[in-house]
Amino acid sequence: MSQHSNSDNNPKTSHFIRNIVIADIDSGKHKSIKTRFPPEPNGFLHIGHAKAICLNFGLAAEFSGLTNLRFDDTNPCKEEEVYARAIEKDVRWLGFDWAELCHASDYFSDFYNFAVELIEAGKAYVEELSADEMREYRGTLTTAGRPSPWRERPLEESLDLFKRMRTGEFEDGRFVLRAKIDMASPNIKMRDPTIYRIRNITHQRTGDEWHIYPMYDFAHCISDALEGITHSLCTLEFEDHRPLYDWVLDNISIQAHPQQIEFARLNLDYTVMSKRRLKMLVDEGLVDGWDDPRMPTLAAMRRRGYPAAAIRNFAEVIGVTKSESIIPLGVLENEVRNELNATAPRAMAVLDPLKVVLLNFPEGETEWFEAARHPQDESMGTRRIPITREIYIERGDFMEQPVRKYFRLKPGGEVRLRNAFIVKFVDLIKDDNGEVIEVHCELDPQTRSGMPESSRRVKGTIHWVSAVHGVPTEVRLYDRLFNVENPLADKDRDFREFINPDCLSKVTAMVEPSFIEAGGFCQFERVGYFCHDAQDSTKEKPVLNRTVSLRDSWAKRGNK
RNA sequence: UGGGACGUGGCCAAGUUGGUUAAGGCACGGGGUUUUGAUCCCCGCAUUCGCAGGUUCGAGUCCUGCCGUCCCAGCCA
Repeated sequence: MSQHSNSDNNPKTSHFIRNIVIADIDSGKHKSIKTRFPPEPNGFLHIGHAKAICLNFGLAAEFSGLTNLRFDDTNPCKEEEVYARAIEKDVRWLGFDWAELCHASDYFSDFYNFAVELIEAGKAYVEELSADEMREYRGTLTTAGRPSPWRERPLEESLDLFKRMRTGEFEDGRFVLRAKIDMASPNIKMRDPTIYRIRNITHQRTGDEWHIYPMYDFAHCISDALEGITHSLCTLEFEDHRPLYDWVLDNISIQAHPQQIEFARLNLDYTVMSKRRLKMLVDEGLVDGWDDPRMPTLAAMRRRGYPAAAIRNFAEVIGVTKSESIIPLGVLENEVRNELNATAPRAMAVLDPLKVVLLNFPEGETEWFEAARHPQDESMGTRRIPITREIYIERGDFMEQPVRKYFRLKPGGEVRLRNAFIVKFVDLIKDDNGEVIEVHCELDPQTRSGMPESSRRVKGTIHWVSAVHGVPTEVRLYDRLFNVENPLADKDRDFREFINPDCLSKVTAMVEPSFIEAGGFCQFERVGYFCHDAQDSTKEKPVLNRTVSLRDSWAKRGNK
């Protein structure tokens, strides 16, 4: 009955890749499909990768196909095993399981053999030009390139050189292996692209076995073919690479030929979405690591309390197209609220405490109330909440000079204390600065929860915490990482200049004891969704993260 | 000035082989329920599909031209 997740119930709207898959199955081109998610292990996965993960794994699952997780580890200069482990964890957390865990490095000998094939067929040659010279020979966007003087090198010579490159005879950069395609092609990617380079460096998995490493365009298509991938999904910037993807597979002795299909990558406003830039934030200490809850990484979102189901739903709701767009962060937050509203048990906490004394409540006594954990889901049960003569309410829930339509506590007014009873304002105490430091109220005993008068209508209901039972707790409040929609829009300014100085603030909140004991996550009623910080929270010193605030149509009206 | 793509309401985005009343979500506005100003529930929200022509009984869907945006000159992926 209590399905604590509306996850993945969303009707799937069609998109062009799904349509291609359907057509391929209908036509008999494929009886089943196979996709792959191919990250380079050089950083943490972010929400943009989540779109690709959900697409690849989701689509395959939808058609009873398979998906491989493949580490694209062809550049040992940038890659590390710690990233690979983090990536595996993130994919699993998102709720997906791969058919095989692969590495491009598993295919190093295959790549090598196919490269030899190309050389023997006169379709690849060892280049001796320097990188600068190659650039010069390549031509420009509008002018054709010129053939390298080494382009017609006898193939025996290329073969010999290539073999010696492999064994480490030459220093980095001395030679490179190039595919012989068309130096005049209007597509620059086809102007004899480099397919192998020398790297005398230890590879994280193959050690010192190799001194040459294949380039993406050579390795990726072959990896796909070797694994029997049917649909190779990638982002738009690879559209120009597709002819090369197809060229390689057409010119080596391999039968399989996966179809590369490109879609638009995800962009979110008020953040950056490139591993390179996120790594800068981490390396420069601008955030506290890849899993800092302000980051758009999956590790950060997990830590912050975003449910995986919310991210999956988000990926579904934004669609898959070829048009580039920027999705408002609010769309993601909406999915998070959606999920959490259904799954989060309720509790109370006061983030900015103001003391209230209940004058007619006996001193030194504690009264306990039974409260539902979820207003719409009785199966979540109840909890016990203590109240005492002194309690805390939110400073914002009292106004000495209330604005129009202010339903909360005010002089002469009445308000309901959620799950308890109705109280009436009596008077207040100010400090020397005129700041209200204490409010005195009188409770109406007939309005206790469960009593006949309890359903008496009052305009406002506010949350509260017993001053003696409340647990002082560090709560971390997060705001958008950048204070401009697109931190990269201004070409003259560095994106780090736009970091929001208020993206993190810490307060000491008074928290209902039952939640501190329970751990996990919850909704603090009228405030937002919170979770214990997996990194820093301890029994002795709990630390909470605000996952996302509740919608607040009152604040939005600007009345406060 | 080369090549590759994209352009449907404020933001995403569906739109079968051209037939029409232009899905849905988010946002927004209005109303109802409510011991969370939350949730939930109604209702409203493009005579129009970047622009201009053309073909057609009929075009967002076909043709032509134009405009705008993005990507490509790593021995990165």
